[in-house]
Amino acid sequence: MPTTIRDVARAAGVSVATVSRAMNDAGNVLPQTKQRILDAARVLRFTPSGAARSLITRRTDTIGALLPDLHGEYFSELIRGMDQAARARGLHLLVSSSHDDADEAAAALRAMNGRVDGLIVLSPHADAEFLANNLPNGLPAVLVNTDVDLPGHARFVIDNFGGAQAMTRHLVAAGHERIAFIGGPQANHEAQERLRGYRAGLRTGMQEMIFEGQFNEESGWSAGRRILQAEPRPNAVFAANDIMAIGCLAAFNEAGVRVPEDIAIGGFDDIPAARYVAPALTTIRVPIAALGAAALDALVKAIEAPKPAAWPMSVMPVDLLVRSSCGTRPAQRSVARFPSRAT
Amino acid sequence: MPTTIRDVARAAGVSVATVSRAMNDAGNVLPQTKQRILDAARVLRFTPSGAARSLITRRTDTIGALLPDLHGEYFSELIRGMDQAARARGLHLLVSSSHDDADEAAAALRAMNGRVDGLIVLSPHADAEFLANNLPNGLPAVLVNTDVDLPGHARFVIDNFGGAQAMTRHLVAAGHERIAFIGGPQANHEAQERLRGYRAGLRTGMQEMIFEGQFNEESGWSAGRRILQAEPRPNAVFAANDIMAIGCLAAFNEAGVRVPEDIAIGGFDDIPAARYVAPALTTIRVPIAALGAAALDALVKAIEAPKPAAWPMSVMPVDLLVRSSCGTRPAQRSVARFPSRAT
DNA sequence: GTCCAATATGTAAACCTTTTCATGATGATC
DNA sequence: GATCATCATGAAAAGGTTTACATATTGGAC
Repeated sequence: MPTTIRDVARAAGVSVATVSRAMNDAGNVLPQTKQRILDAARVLRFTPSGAARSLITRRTDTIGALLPDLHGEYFSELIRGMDQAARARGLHLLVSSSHDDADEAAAALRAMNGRVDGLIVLSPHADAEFLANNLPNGLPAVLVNTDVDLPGHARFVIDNFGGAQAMTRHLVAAGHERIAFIGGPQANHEAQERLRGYRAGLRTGMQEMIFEGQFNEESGWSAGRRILQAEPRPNAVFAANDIMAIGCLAAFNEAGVRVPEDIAIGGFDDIPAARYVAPALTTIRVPIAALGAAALDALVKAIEAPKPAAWPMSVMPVDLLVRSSCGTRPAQRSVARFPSRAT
Repeated sequence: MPTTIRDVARAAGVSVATVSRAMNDAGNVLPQTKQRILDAARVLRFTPSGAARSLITRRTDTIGALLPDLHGEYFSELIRGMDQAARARGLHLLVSSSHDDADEAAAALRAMNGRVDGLIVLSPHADAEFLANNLPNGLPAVLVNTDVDLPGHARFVIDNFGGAQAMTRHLVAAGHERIAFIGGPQANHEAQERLRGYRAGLRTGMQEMIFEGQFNEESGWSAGRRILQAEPRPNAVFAANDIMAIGCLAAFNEAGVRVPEDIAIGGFDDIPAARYVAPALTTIRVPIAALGAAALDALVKAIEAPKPAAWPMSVMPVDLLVRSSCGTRPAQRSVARFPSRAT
């Protein structure tokens, strides 16, 4: 029994059309009439039903985001970026996260239809076939961090390959001979790209040493233990993301192995915690928030201009961020300096 | 021009009513008819419009969350908790964040009407009058971390007072004579409660030493600088949240002041980074995700059973988490041990 | 005084779905 | 073979808003 536009119309002694015009500053409404309507609306605590409104206007002013089950910091940064861009345009954000399962992701995707003006899809399960089948018909969408190339949809990816290659080369240049790699989940596209970058960054003749990981702290820790037992022991570790690097660092600390003196470590992502660990983590900075914002901006463009000529793929560049954990800078046993500069 | 139920009906040679029944497994539909309909729906990539559907069913299966401009980690934890609880019930989450401004928050609140089944409001600007004026009529809502007591709405708060008191007492018990407090924004209710707890935790006769802060890293850092210049210098600092404690720690590190040997530090919130700084931060663990989940659960109850007898206020208990930064444990210059136990 | 333009307001259709009620068909029961 | 219950399907209303179109009013211009 929420208040409807009818109630307001009755209270103000006008038709619903006039109420609608008064509330939306549209058309011609006599000032005194308008005032009467606005007063009535306030007294009755009337707020128009979003459902009814978007049914007729075909606009929801809402952007949907389909997210996988993300590790905390990455997730929050991405949302922050999208939220910021959305807010600048007066849009809302409908998030649907934690979809590790394809069926569930499909259901979420379908549930979005008619509730959002466009979709940002960031799901490792979203292969081309899945999207072709489940993307609601005619709903603009932008794909993030995926290798599927779906005609009609813009795409944003991180330069995972380039970043991983840069990190590996940096470790090589620092003189490390045996560089281990802690990988991510097999099926994950980003993990694959980072692995490819690692391989490309090794000098010819160098042996690749790959340890399995799951992009979480615990798997980084256990990979760290296995690395310490490896024979010959690696003298540098490149973890495919920061949180695994941090887990690995913990394993080394517990074992009394010094970083970077005994073994160097590099990560990927530049999550906030990377600055805080001791030694501070050398990593690849990924503009996650910027990625979210850029995806949202592109989506808004797609919504406004249904069919531009090209549907480009944008590669977001990444930066190598050298801190103390890789041994090419004086070790610095403290949290990062403040104000925090780019290092 | 998205596909509608009419298109499917035409393609399958039935009425829209039958299509609706077939799609929702409701009523009686001949198996072969149903199959024909489902096939047609798949071919046409039909997904029902959420707007139209919720207009008639009066359900959106969506929970709205009005959030202030939160510091990253707190924000992400809260969303995570709400999302988890929402997902368990097949609900979506419409987040509207970054509302530092009352007008903006009001607009967001109104925009939610008809798009959500209920509202979780977590806004420092939401005083009683504001809510009474802007909460859409008849929309269930749950208030989080606020002191306003709005009849008809359940409320969840963190035990800010108790936690701050416990931390202060811990520092007192550790033998620190001069305990400084870095506060949060004046208008923030949580900041006020933590200040109150600090005062209550001091031993009678102890002088309170209050430094201003803004709940962000930079203000913690500058408060740290001011603390070092204070005469006499405090021998312990209690920052009203972790991120300020971390900023303060950085200031001390830069100045060559050792923690905890020269000065002890305690924080509040237990954000992930608290484990990673060196020395690891003694803090108050706040069940943020649990808070979000509990609020959502209560909201769902309120939606299902419109008018129960009581609208309780639930106080979420907090825990003192002693790590190395306060000097009552052997300093441990490493990241936290793994697997991460409660310490 | 008539006619017209401009302005304010009302009527009703449209958006897309679910759901109630009605209708028609089928098969069982006596 | 008539009567009924059961079942599948269709027609139409309802939900709350916006908007195209129609109507009523006003004030000028002639």
